[in-house]
Amino acid sequence: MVEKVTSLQVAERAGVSQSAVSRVFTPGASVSQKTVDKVRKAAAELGYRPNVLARAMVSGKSRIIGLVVAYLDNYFYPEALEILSNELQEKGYHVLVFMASQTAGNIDAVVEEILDYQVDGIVTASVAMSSDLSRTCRQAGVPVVHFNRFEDSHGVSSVTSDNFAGGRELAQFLVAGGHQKIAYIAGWEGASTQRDREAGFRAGLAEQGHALFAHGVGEFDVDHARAAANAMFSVKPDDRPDAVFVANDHMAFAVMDELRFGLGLRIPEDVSVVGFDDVPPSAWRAYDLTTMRQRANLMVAETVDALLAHIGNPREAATRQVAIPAPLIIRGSARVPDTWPPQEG
Amino acid sequence: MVEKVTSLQVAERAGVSQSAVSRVFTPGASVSQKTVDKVRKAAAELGYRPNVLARAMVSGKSRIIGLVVAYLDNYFYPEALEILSNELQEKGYHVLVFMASQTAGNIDAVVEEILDYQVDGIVTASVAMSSDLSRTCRQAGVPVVHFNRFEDSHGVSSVTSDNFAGGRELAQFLVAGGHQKIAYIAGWEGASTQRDREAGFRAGLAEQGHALFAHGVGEFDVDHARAAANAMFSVKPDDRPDAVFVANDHMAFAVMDELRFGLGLRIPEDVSVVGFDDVPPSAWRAYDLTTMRQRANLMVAETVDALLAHIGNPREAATRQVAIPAPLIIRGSARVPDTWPPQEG
DNA sequence: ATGAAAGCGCTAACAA
DNA sequence: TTGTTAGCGCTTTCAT
Repeated sequence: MVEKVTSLQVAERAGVSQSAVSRVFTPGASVSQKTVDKVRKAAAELGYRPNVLARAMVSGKSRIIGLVVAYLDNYFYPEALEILSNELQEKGYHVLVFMASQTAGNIDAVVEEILDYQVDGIVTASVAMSSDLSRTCRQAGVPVVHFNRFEDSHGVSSVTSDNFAGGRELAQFLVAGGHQKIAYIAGWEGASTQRDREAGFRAGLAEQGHALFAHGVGEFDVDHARAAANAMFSVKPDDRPDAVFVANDHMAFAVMDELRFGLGLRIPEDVSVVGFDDVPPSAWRAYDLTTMRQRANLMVAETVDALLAHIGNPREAATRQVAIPAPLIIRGSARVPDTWPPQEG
Repeated sequence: MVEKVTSLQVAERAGVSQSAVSRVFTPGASVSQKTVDKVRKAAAELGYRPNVLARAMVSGKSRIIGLVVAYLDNYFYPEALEILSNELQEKGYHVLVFMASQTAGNIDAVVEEILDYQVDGIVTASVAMSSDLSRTCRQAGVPVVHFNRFEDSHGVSSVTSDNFAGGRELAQFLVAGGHQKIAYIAGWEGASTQRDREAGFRAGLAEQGHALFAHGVGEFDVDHARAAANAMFSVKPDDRPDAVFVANDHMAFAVMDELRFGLGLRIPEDVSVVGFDDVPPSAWRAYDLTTMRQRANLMVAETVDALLAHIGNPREAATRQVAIPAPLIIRGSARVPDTWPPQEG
């Protein structure tokens, strides 16, 4: 196994000082073209590449972003991860992944581990951390941005869709579609996405003079969602909802399967189903799910932007709470109103 | 922003030497209980945690594993990533993610970047690297294991399912099911998974006195797969296959949708469909896909095992090529033989 | 523009 | 068991 090539060896071979080598590999440094040539040549011959860790030690910037993630089974997250990683790679950063097994205390432990790696920033996807921890991060000068979770508190930024507006629009859409018995299957109450979507949905119904006809809880979990759907629809026809908003697409698929194959209902003839996220399977024709699109690319762009703004000026940049509009994607799983969007007047 | 707490500060507060502090945080080191107590107390009061990067510099072990990934849209990979990350976390390692945009030359560039981070090992998921590069890795003493890709060459390990045996069993299953016109929709030829599955499938058919009735190419891409299915089945009924093996589930969903909704065929009455991977949506009732299960947990376990074996003894451990048996998961998308598995004699 | 020198925070001999 | 002493490979003053 070949010894590691250091800048010193390159320096010797190029007949310059070690710091000259460093300068050649430091973007804005002051070096003559002649030195650059000599060093680049020697480096190429030796197969030299700067040691990122050593650089990180002395410069204090690791160019590593820690990502805390809990559920990769909701296909919104792999999509976001791919975009995030690509986007950061373009800016010279890389993503160090930390899986947070749902446990609450666990998350804090995970974040501490992240800090040990001297990351330049942290992105948490769908997980909350204690306010203690976020203070620790702030004190360490490590910016944190919550992705897909709104957290009002402690100097952390957050990027979400406008979940309230999304829930509201879905309510309008279902009411405009002539539905009379509109139900909701909730996610996990600990998540701001769940709370905002439900609040928006209820508000939208109220505005139209409607109220929730039935309510179930799916906890963002497929099995819970299926059970909730079964309980909600295993009743005599008159008591059965004619439309249901499921808090995310991931659960909506399970609900649709249960309605069709478990209970023999037709979608949308017997019941309309709408979801939230617009993950790839929502467009698969077997589901063809009407849903609110979370624009992962925009959300990630805002996340990266917020992160880099803080990394640039540790103290300067204010934390921000971004809510990105989610467009309604109309497909075939819900009855479509005669006129949509609603006409003025 | 609070200054970073170093081991030296802890040492001063605890009234011991800096190396004593280091020892307290080094698992197998020789320290008295008294010292441990003093140091732990001081560390807690100061909020000290060892700097992983500094440790990496001097010890030469970063406890970072580089992961190169290309397609997160095939849901086999998020699943594998989650398991991999969890498993490594348990052993004190973490995953640094590198997205490889399909480009060939790109992969090599990505791997060089990885090396810059002084990773202790590299896992490539569904991507191949040049033999030059793998030599570089070997010389750098960084073990590489290909996940879900078999690469005979240059001292890298690989972990896959037994794709040949899997393809073969699928052929037996379809023939036993009484199918007469059996087709195949291929993945990307550059992938060993594609080649082995097809070879096994053809071998299995041949053993039963059958030959491939039709062949299309999906390139592991949803749009290609859909087009291939359309071309293959848009013919007069007699020329239409009565069964098709699609090289992975990801494509199989698109094929099923095209057959059902594009061409009005019934599955499995008009045509049986089988896939490979057993990703979560395969179990969704709308697809209910008969498929070979890639046991992600076992594959990951072998991957981690191979990796750590090499990290333990840089030169000692031989590279290994592991092929894990894939069980057939029988669901409803293909006609089931009267007797299965085939009886002796 | 360049080199010398001083560390970044830590581990690992080596003595004691 | 403990402290002392060297570095790990690099960036960054500070002179020149």
